[in-house]
Amino acid sequence: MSSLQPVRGTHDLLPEDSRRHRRVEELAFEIAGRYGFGEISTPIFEFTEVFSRTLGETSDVVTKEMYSFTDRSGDGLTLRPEGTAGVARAFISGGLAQQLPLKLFYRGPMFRHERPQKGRLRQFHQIGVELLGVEGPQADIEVMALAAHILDALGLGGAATLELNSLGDGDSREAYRLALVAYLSGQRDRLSKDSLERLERNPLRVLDSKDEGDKAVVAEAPLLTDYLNDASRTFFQEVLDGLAALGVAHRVNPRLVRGLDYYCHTAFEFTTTLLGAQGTILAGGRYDGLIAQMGGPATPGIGWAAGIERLSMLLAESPAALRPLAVIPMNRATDALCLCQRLRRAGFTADLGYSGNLKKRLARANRVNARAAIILGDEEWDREAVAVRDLDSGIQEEVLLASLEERLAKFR
RNA sequence: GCGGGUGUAGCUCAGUUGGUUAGAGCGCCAGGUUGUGGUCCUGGAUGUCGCCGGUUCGAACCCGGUCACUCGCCCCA
Repeated sequence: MSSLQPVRGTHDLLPEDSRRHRRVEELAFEIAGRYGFGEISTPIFEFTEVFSRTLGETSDVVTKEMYSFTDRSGDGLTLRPEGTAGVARAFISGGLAQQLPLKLFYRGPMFRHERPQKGRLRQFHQIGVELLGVEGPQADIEVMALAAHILDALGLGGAATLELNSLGDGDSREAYRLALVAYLSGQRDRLSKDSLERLERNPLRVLDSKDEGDKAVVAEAPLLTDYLNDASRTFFQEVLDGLAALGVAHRVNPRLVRGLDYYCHTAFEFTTTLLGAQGTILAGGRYDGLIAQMGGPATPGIGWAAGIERLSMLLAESPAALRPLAVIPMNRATDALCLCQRLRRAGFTADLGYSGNLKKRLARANRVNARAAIILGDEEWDREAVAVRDLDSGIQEEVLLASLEERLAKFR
């Protein structure tokens, strides 16, 4: 084993892995396009404030998990840990408030300095969407329908469950927070050590605890749903009705929460039981307060993100590579090179082995799953022809160079 | 940051209570005559047994440390 290690939590994507990733990205992008989403690419690093300013109270915890550094100019920069903040920054700095509503799709690497786990790396990749400038529940419905559509198209519809909840508007949320803190404070002796800390720092997170004792406490806790005011309740009901009308399967989970202040109304996750503790494969929510909090014009927004690694682990099989035509010279190396290029320019996938006799080259053709072999034998060449061997059937025939592309069409 | 498990060939793994030359399957390479693959047969190469130190006459095996991977906790923007 070599001593040359990749950085902890980073992975190389070899061609087969890349095909899986691209399958996820491209399918998602294509379907998002049908919903009117256009692609945005923001830089993979930003000034650290772009991320830290959005994080509020929990920031010192989160800061420890960011890849932050000072560059040669002395600027504090951070590799993006997620996609929304960069999009929001682009929205503000690019003056995109003129173009609302905006529907944006993004994909690319994200970075978090965490302990790696299954489907959880330090450099990982996400796809995501943001829909900015729509206050009504239609946005929530559309964004979740899109997510369900993509998972379905990837063949993961059966493996994923949509759970959602409403955090309500600011008033509802605050009312609930007070009620929850009051309740939990009376249960201190039953809470785990972790949850006692959560109670101080981020009480809603107690609802997410995996501790059995905490779960028992949480089971009797007041429900967020009961603290929604009329406007929030109506909003949530419209979201649920819309999902039902579209036939998007879902389940209300009254304990599903988001930690940060700018979240409101809809919070949702698609989860699976197939990935151990890392069961969330796509998550999102409404963040009407975010852009204002970052210093932009108050703009409602909703979006989601999904980890490509987790999605691609769930794909039943990797997409196959293209099947090339294997061009095999007996002697005429230069002619083979030219012929290979001619085929590529004509739109074929063509592979030219680099060395070896006919036997070796055919073996290589097999290895790359070639559809057919084009063999340049001297005798055929003198007749301005080549031998074309169908590698699936084994049938071989002589084809005149003049009609080569036409005769190879069936192998395309 | 914390805890459990695991590091032996390119890959998946075996390796008896410590005992001398470290194994299998797959893959790879070569051959089974000249210009025909997948199947089959034969042969071959490959390891600092993760790394460092300790115990021992002797360590892949025991002990300590370290690094990495992995599963989980914390966190999940």
